[in-house]
Amino acid sequence: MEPMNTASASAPASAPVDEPNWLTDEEQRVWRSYIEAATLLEDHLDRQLQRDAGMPHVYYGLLVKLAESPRRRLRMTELAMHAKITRSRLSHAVARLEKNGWVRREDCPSDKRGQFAVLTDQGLEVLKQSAPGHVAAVRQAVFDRLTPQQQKSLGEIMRIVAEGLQPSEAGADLPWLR
Amino acid sequence: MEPMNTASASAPASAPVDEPNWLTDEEQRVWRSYIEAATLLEDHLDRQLQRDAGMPHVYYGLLVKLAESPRRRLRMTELAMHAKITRSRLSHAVARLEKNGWVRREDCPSDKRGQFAVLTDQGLEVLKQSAPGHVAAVRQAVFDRLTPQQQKSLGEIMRIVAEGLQPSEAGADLPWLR
DNA sequence: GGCTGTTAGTTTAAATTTCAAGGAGAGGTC
DNA sequence: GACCTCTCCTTGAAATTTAAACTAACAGCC
Repeated sequence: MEPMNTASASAPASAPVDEPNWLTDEEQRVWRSYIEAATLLEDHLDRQLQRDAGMPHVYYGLLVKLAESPRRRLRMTELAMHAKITRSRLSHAVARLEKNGWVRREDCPSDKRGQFAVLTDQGLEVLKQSAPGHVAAVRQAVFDRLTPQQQKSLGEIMRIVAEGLQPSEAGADLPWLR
Repeated sequence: MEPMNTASASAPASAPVDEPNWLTDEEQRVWRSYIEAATLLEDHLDRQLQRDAGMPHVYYGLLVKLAESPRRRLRMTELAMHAKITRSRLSHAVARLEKNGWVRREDCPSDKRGQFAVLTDQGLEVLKQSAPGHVAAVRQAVFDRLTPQQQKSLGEIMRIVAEGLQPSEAGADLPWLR
């Protein structure tokens, strides 16, 4: 979100010393569209998955990451990095998934501090059953509405934004190291 | 997120009757970029605003909406619709903002069930002070990294997605009516 | 007026996320 | 070994969000 539209200082070249770089009207429209779409989309997917799979979107994403990994397992920190969430959040999430029987924890032999999160057979089963519905929801909400060119653009744009926010970036914060 | 990449059925024309329409590899890449960027971005902005303004991004957005409205006020339901959140969530949020003194509630004269959320002078002040920093964060994370053409594309794409998820859509759910 | 169904908004409890702190092992250095 | 620092992960409490009642008021109808 941006500041209110009032007192919109537009010409960047004429701005005094410390006048903030307000978004232009067009930039504001873009930004608001983004916020609205992102909010509605996350809400939509959360609800779809909560209904059909009994878990929020983020948790589903964790199961997917595990399913794709070598022995259906990943170190906690790795999983957190892949999913772009803090380790604290992951700890809680895995605790819940463990209680559901979708995930199991295993000690790391080489590093006694380490823990593996392992996708159980039951977890894989839940994933198999809920995946088609989820994919359909994503298609219906996003891909079905965009031209191939727009899909490509979206990919490029979001890749750029994501890269800019990676913890490796200078000055960026490191969510999973806190 | 999508299902695991294994057993990727690609050709849509050759699929049997009920084979789910899995995302292609390219679609998956696009989708994952989107999820990563959206996650990192929301996290980044939340943290920035929590630090500099003492509230999460959504709450900041509420203040902005109010500041732009005629008498710095909006009916609860209207505000919820603008912000794309449920009325329940808004109730909680306004309660907190009220406790901070940023927002005040007022009865609606014409409808005794109704409530206005009103931005206080103090709330406006907080907004003024935190807006420049927030805009800078948005610029640095998004606009500074995209070409004008990409910015335009992003706007179009997100507008389409948002429209598809509006409650007016057939079959869409109506968050603020629950 | 009384009845019925809907709307506006709140409230409670449960689930999830954040925040700050802490425990324990790893990896040095001396 | 003692010590220091960093890493891995967890924990508990506070904040926020969700889900499901719930109250009060409107609105139409008889």
